[in-house]
Amino acid sequence: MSIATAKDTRDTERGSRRLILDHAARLLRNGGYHRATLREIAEAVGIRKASLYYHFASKEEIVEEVVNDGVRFVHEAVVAALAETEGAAPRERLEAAIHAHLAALHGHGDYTSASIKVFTFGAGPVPESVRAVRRAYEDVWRGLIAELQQAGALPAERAPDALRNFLLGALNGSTDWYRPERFRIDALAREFSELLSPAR
Amino acid sequence: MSIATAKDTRDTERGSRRLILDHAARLLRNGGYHRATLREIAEAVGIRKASLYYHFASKEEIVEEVVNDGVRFVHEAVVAALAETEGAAPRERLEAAIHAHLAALHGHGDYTSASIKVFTFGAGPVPESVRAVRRAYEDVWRGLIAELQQAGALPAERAPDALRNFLLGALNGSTDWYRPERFRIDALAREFSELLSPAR
DNA sequence: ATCTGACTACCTACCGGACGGTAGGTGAAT
DNA sequence: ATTCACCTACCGTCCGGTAGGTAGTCAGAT
Repeated sequence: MSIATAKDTRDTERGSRRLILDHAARLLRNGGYHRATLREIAEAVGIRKASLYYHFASKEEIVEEVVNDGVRFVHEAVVAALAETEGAAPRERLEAAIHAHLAALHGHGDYTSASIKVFTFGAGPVPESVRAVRRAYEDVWRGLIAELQQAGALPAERAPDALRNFLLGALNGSTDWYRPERFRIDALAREFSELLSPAR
Repeated sequence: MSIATAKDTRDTERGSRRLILDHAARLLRNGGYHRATLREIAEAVGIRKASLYYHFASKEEIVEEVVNDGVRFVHEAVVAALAETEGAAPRERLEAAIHAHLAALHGHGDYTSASIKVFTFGAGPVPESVRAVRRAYEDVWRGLIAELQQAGALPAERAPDALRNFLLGALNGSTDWYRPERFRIDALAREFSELLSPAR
């Protein structure tokens, strides 16, 4: 551990960054871009508002990082689920992907749900990085849907774009009604996947 | 013209209210509760901000009316579509209801899409009237889904609550991706209804 | 062993502007 | 004379962001 001291410094730095992002994610999830204020975030972290500017250049930079983190987390979870079920029955892969998406959405702090709530930024357009990260994740589903249609697990005569928008909209909409005490994620994943791709 | 003048006055009054609500709906749709400001609304209407308080008691009152109008409009559209297809094949009724929902969502000014965007109010809880209007509309779908499951047009083994949340989430999510030049509502309604209830 | 200077991770104090809302006035119509 | 449908002017509060200071850490020079 020769680099220990350097690492400690950077860990501390990252610790503060992470703490700020954690609270920002929670506030963004609960109120969206315009309701989440730097004052609230700073107060939750336990520092003064101006100190946020030591770690970030602007509010938008904080939001951007939260949103991208959230999407990337779901992305990686779904990719991992698909890798684990490689070669399995198509319906199983669909269920695994839906399960991974829902689990990431409702299990990863508030990042992922914040990233859904905050699809509109304050001033000007959505940053390019956010659009890119989103698109990359959508591509995973584009690929999966094509695969499932080819395998006959999803009806080939359905328009893939409509299918993807429909499914992702339904899954992301769960942030509005999902309550852990009322639903179980594995049960929901099974419900949804069998609805789209019934066992015959 | 004794009645006519009185009518004119009331028409004018309603005209102003309606104009305010129209612009409020547009701004709420585009930015949600916290981004839509009374100054912007007033400026769009062409009056001073303080004059809004002649017609409404508070910002929340304006938002409440927009949101309820929006939900009620979809509600009535779907109920009408179901009345028109009474006795028809279950799959046809499902498609008619989905079509009515989508058409109302993307065709009725900005009220309905605003009501989806604004599910969180500024301070305190969502007004009771809003919750009631929402619940009433959900009940329409509760009834339709029960009917379709009984008729075998939707799989009876799917949990009705999950089914309803899934479908309404998918339909409402269309506000994020629907563009009139890229999709046709009747095509989407057919896609979605056949996806859930395929012709065999 | 001690001083120095850079760097880190905050702080206090303040800025101009926008927010929702209020007070009180005004001209036209009834 | 009263009511309607607006107006101007203003309130206190909060917004994101900036300026500039400071205690603590630590490497390297003296």
